[in-house]
Amino acid sequence: MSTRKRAGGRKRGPARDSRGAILRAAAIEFADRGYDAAGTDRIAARARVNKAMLYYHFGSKRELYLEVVREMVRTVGSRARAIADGSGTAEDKLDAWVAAIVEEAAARPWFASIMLREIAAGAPHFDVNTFQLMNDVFVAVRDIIAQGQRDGVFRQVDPLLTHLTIMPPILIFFVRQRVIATARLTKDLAEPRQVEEFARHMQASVRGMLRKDS
Amino acid sequence: MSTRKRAGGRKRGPARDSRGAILRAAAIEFADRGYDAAGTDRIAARARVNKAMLYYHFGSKRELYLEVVREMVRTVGSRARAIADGSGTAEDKLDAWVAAIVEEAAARPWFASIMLREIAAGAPHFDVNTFQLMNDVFVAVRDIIAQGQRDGVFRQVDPLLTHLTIMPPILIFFVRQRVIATARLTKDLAEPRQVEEFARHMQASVRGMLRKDS
DNA sequence: GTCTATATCGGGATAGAC
DNA sequence: GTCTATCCCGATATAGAC
Repeated sequence: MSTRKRAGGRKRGPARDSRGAILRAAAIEFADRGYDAAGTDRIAARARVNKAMLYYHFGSKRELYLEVVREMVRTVGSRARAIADGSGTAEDKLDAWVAAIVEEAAARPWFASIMLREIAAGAPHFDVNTFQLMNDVFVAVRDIIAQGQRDGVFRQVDPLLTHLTIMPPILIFFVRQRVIATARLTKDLAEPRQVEEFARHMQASVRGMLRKDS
Repeated sequence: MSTRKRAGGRKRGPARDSRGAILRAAAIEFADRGYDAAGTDRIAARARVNKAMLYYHFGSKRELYLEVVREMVRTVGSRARAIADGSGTAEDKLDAWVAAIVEEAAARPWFASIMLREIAAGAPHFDVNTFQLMNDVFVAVRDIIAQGQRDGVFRQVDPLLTHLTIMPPILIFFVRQRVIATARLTKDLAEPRQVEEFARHMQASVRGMLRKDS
């Protein structure tokens, strides 16, 4: 009886969510130090759990890492899909997409850091499943761009290059607050107002990128 | 007599450029594995030099790393400055700037990887000197944008956010070939023709971003 | 499921000969 | 300037008791 907890239905659900605590602690540690430098010791300590628990639940550092990453990418992919399948003009959908990704990144301080570190490294820790989830995100964005081109409001841009022009600045923006801390600068770009301003900047930039000249 | 070699004038110039060999090997290793995972052992081996030589010349892993980074940032900063100070319209200067940074990144396979990894990590290994060099790059770009705004051809964008919208896609583009290798996809985006196509894409995107509506 | 203790290994840095 | 040999710490992972 004492082992029932979550309807989600992992094997049988841990007694009092040590698994979730480990996942949350891991997200922070991986974001702070990167995969290699992240310590299972520190993750366990932060989760107020013993290190052996980590291996009991996840089997390896890498599996734990992938669990953290998949949750992020799945969430972002769902939102992208929903926006692409919704109603409205392609321009409005891209606005919504930019707002959504900014929102998700702002809600998870580890998001941008982990994704950017992984991509910069050549994604050596991802598995096929994770690549598939990332591709789902791209496909949704591609669908929106295709709609805009069908409707004659977007230029004939390459969808992949365009995707690769929208995402990186957003990730970098959120990672920059840490750079600012390191460089001991004063301005903190991640203040809520600054985040909003950035979102508007990106929306306007994307519109400008895709709008036809004539 | 035998110790004279380079007019550049390091302390007294190494006998037969072990220093340069270490720098080149280090750039590759740091790009491949990241700062933490990079091995002084492997750097020394690749440079066909003993590991102790590395410490003799640079004193520490970090100093070696900074030497590699500074060379890159200095070069890019010089080009940005030259373009900003040159003649021509602001739009042409931004085209030239995009072309220049793409060119430098293409010429140094380690460039994008090292910069992106460092920024994603919050630039924990940089020193004030390096931050200054990075700021020089931004200031040059800001000058170009200011010119365009004075001339009434650019929107009233935030120069910093704009800089942070131009650079990241370029860095990500060059890092992506490694992701592609990991994911075992077929297309290699870094083929020379693809690089040219990307440069044109970025130039068009930046023009669109900054052009006034009316 | 949760803990302590430990096996094991890689890698940064240095000593010291030549 | 260049080498060999080594110190030493931190980190993944596991054994095994409760």
